Amino acid sequence: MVCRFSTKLLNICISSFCKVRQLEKAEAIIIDGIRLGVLPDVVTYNTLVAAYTRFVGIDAAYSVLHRMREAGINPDVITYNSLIAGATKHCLLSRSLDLFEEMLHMGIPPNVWSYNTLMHCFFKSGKPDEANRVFRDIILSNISPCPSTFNVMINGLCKNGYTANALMLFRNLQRHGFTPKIVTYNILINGLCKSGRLGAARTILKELGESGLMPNAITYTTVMKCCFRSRQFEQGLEVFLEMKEKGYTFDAFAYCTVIGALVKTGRINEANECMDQMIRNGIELDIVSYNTLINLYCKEGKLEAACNLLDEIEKGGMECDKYTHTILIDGLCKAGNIEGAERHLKYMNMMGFDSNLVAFNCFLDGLCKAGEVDYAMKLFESMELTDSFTYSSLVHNLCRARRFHSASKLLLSCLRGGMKILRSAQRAVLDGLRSSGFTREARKLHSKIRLAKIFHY
DNA sequence: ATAGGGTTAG
Repeated sequence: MVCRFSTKLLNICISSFCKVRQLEKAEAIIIDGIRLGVLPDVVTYNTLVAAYTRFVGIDAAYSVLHRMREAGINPDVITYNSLIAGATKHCLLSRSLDLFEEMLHMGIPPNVWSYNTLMHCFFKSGKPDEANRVFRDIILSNISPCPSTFNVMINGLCKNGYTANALMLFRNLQRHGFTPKIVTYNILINGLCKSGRLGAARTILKELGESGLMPNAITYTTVMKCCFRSRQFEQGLEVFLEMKEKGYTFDAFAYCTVIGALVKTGRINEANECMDQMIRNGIELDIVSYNTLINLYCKEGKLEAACNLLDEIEKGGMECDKYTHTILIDGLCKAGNIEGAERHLKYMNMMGFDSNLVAFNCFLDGLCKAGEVDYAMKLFESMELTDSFTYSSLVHNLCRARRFHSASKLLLSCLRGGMKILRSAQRAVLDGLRSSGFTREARKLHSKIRLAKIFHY
């Protein structure tokens, strides 16, 4: 009895240390406990697995699982759900599936949480059909769905382009005996907004107002972002003011949204003021905040400050992400430092950020602008992944170099790949061909573009 | 133990 109570205390201690990322201290307490005869139990290890998953990585968490087994404690459904969640967070679908399989193999029956997480993983990996199958299994089997099941589903449908289905499911929630929560509204408003259905987003926002639920900081940030997306800047800034009054600017999310919008519209001074405000208010800067700051430096032409900040971040032990590198590569290109951009592109690849399409697109455009169109075309041919940005940029730049036939060929291969291309890029090719006397080619190209449109839209 | 908001290019 005494021992059980002690283990409970031990677990409370460990949970507290894990919450503030002090994993070494948590481990030390376990050792102290064992010395005093207080043995860790399944809860102890589950707490550790969750913490390692969140702060270190899935492999570190998996090694806790081994230690757990060695200590003679059997993992349970919570252990596996944590691990599956960790794999999902890093978009490791096959890892999630393996863990699910392993759980079944161990004779541990999965619960709704396991299925919710698996569904989320399928959605995140761009496999909505598989996610739908899991959802159908939940509904048709004897596992009862929980409110999160519907939230995961509505979110996944939105993110995979099925906003109409998401809206339908939302409308049917009551029939399943569930009332939407603030999370549900946030998911839906965000999804509708990102897919350009602003009218529908506004309707849901109005319904949220009538529901009696309190909008939270996430709701506000979402709505603010919607304003910026639809170019209603002043309205967006008003939302930001309201957030500050309500005390909803306690983290970096709202600040980064506003600074990003200000930078994009060239309001650099205001962006700087906002950044200062965030720092003055003692908000802890995470990697996204640093990315926003590096972007601000780049747009101001302070490339040296941007590079130095990146070094500092890495020295400080925080991990830069693909955004950090891409922002800097674009900044270097725009400042005319192609060599520097290429060096950083190589560095980025060395750091394991390969196939970063946006970074390559920035570099391609930079090369062209620096007059290295041939080098850009060579690089383009070696790229395994391209998108409408790649083609629009190259076509534009080929036209600038008055290489209209190459531009025309590239434009057609883009359309053949079923990709969209900027209308202005199409115009540039057609106008270029006409003005240099190739009226027949221009007419032929025009009719091909029209046909492609009929089949793709 | 799972789900919702922020940063990049033409």
